[in-house]
Amino acid sequence: MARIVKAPEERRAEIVETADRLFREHGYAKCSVEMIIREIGVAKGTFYYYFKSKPDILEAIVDKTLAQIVESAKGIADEPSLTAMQKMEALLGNSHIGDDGSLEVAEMLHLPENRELHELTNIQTVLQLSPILAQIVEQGVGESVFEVDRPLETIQFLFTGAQFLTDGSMFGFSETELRARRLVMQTIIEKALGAKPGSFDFMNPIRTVE
Amino acid sequence: MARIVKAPEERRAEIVETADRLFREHGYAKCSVEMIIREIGVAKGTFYYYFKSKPDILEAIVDKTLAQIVESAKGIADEPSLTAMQKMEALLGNSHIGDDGSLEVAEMLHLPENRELHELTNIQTVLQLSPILAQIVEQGVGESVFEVDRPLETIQFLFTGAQFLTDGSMFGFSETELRARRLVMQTIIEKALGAKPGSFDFMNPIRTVE
Amino acid sequence: MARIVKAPEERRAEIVETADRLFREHGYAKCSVEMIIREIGVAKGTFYYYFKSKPDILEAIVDKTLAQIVESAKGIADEPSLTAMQKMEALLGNSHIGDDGSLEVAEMLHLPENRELHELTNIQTVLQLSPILAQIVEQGVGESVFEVDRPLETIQFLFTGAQFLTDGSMFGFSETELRARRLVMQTIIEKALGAKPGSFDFMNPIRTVE
Amino acid sequence: MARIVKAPEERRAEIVETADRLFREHGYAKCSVEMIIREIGVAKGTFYYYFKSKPDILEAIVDKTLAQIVESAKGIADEPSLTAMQKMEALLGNSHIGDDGSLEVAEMLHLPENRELHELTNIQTVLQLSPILAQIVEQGVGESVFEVDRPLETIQFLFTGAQFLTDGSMFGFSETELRARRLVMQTIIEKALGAKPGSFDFMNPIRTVE
DNA sequence: GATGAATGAGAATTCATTCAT
DNA sequence: TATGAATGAATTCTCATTCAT
Repeated sequence: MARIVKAPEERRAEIVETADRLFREHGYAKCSVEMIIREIGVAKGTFYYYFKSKPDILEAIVDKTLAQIVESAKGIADEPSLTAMQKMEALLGNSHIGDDGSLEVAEMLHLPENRELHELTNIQTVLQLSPILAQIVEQGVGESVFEVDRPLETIQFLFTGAQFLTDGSMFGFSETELRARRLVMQTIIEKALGAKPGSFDFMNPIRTVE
Repeated sequence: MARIVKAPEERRAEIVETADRLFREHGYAKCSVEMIIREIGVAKGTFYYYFKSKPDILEAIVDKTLAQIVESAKGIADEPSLTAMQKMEALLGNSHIGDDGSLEVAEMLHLPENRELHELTNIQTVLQLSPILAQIVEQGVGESVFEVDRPLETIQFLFTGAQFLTDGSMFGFSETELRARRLVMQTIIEKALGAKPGSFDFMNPIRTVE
Repeated sequence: MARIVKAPEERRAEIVETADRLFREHGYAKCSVEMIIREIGVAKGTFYYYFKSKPDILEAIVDKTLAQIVESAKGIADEPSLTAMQKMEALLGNSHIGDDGSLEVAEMLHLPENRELHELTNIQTVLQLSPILAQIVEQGVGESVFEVDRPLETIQFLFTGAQFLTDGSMFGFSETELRARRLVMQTIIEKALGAKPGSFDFMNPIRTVE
Repeated sequence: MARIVKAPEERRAEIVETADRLFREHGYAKCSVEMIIREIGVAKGTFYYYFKSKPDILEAIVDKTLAQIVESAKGIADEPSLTAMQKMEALLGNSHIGDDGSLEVAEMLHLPENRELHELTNIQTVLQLSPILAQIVEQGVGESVFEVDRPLETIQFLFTGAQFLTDGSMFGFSETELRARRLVMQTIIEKALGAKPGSFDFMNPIRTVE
């Protein structure tokens, strides 16, 4: 077959992205290395030139995804000019203001169809993201917009609970049902953080136009 | 080998139970049909006489487990002499009063090491159990001990969030950490349901004696 | 493909024998499991039903071969009515009297084309057979036909040296050359054991007819 | 990577030596081309620029090794001022007089952990070295220190037998056992060559000091 | 001369499933 | 009902070799 040489980082990224997509579509276990390389149009050896095993690329995907999310979250959390509520909105809102293609935290809630990747990413996300959010919550407590005893564990519970949106989406719930779930989530978050009702309205924007 | 004939239901149940246990121990994917039949001491053909495929027995296990849980939950929910709080305690407490070996709802939160089964059961549990609990919540609203707008979705969120205990346990958190998480969970539940602080104390019993 | 069921021992023996032959013909490394099963006409799974890995069957072959040889050698060594020289002749002669298809010790010198099997078998043969022969040598010392200080190590050296016939045969030496080598071997054996010249003539029978 | 240009012979020699060492350490089959080039810090293409295949370099190694040994052996054998016994001692003793890093014949008996190389070298050594030694034996016959009929085949047998030291060392025999084997070897050599007992004492030097 | 990304034919192994007995 | 030998497609991974740069 025609041999197409690419810059190593490019090729590597190409494989990671393709694997990422296929793992999300079909699941890690059901997606063979064969599928990945056929999709890209490279030889099997090429895959193993860049990754020493199948689990290895899973790790690479998780790392990549997490790095993006954590970085973007840290950027916001460390912004000195923003209030806690503004930071929350920036992180959890569906705003996509100045969308540059980077992953939003909120998108983690709409994720995948598969187990290994799903869980690995979710658990790691919870573990790595919760301290950042907890720090914002503490700021909010200082600003008297939140009232919580244990910010970290509270955030962790809420994060995990948020998965019920994702898990629910596996069953093909209707848009109406999903909207109801999103509203409830907002309410519980507000209550759990001791925030004023409606302060997290940005999570459920009123879409006047479709 | 000696051919041991058993009543079909007995044999079937034996296979389901063994598979259930092994799936929980090693995970569905890593547990081969071979392992199951060797454990029981039965031939491959026997397995396929009772179940037409491996996914087939997974379903059987989920069905069986859920049926037990749902039945026990329904029994409590339909008890006319109990208050909503009493029902909550009966379902979520670690009481084990009159322990007859049957699965408690609370145990669902301390579940397994594996994915397919874990998730399948959890999702189904959430879906099938949440209406029952929602009904109790509504009773509680009538009794003025709860105050919630959308009992069903709220329950579903809380159920999913409860998994952060399970997921956390996969990381070998310490007993102290787990206790902190349990306390936070209680607080959020109370806030989400609009219950009086401390009303779900039964979830975190004070263990005076070791 | 047509499914032909056989008695397990029969099938197992069939696989061992075929593998044995192919390993000797092409060498262990160059002989794939695929080759073996194609030769027999069974499925790959069948191979792995009987042997858990490729090294596993190598061991089975060595074991089988050695067991046969050691057994036949022990039978002769323990025969109380024979002199040491008669035992030597029985073991090392090319007599094939009453040939029953079983492996003769002498045949070990005409063995294989491959490494792993060759070496494994040879080393094991030397280790397991040398004590038996050493015991005969001691008997011979008692009967004043031999005179050696260290029967065991002497036997081991001679055994290893005998491989030069085998190794030589890898280069396709002529019959004349091989005969010369056999004669020299006889001489050295006699000298090493302190035996009378010509007492090991049975190793180089005069073939009047072809 | 930095491209380091070297004189062709130097580069070639570097590859041969590295491969030689790695083959001896890990075995020919288990040692990939990758390992070799990584060790040197050179690209794959470079390897294939100098050697057209993996078997090709094996041959190069054997050739190089043999050339060294044969040359050093010839040098001794052709020395007109030495007696046959002196030549034997020079070749087989552990003397290392004037050690210049070159391979001694005696070291061939203590050789490697691997098969392909081991056997190839040994067989070739036997074939190429035996005529040289045989010539010395003949000189010794003339000097009345040896008495043999067929020097060449005798030498070949003894060479092969000597491998039992090497093979034995694969089993981790103790120093005591190895010493016993070395003594026996000496005895057999003396007997086979018709030499006076003790004339090959140089093979088993008495080590008074540690 | 040198690089190293890319190739692809195999290799060993697994395991859900079938079927003759 | 039960057995267990037999199946074979699929999977992961290796590595000698090639070739565009």
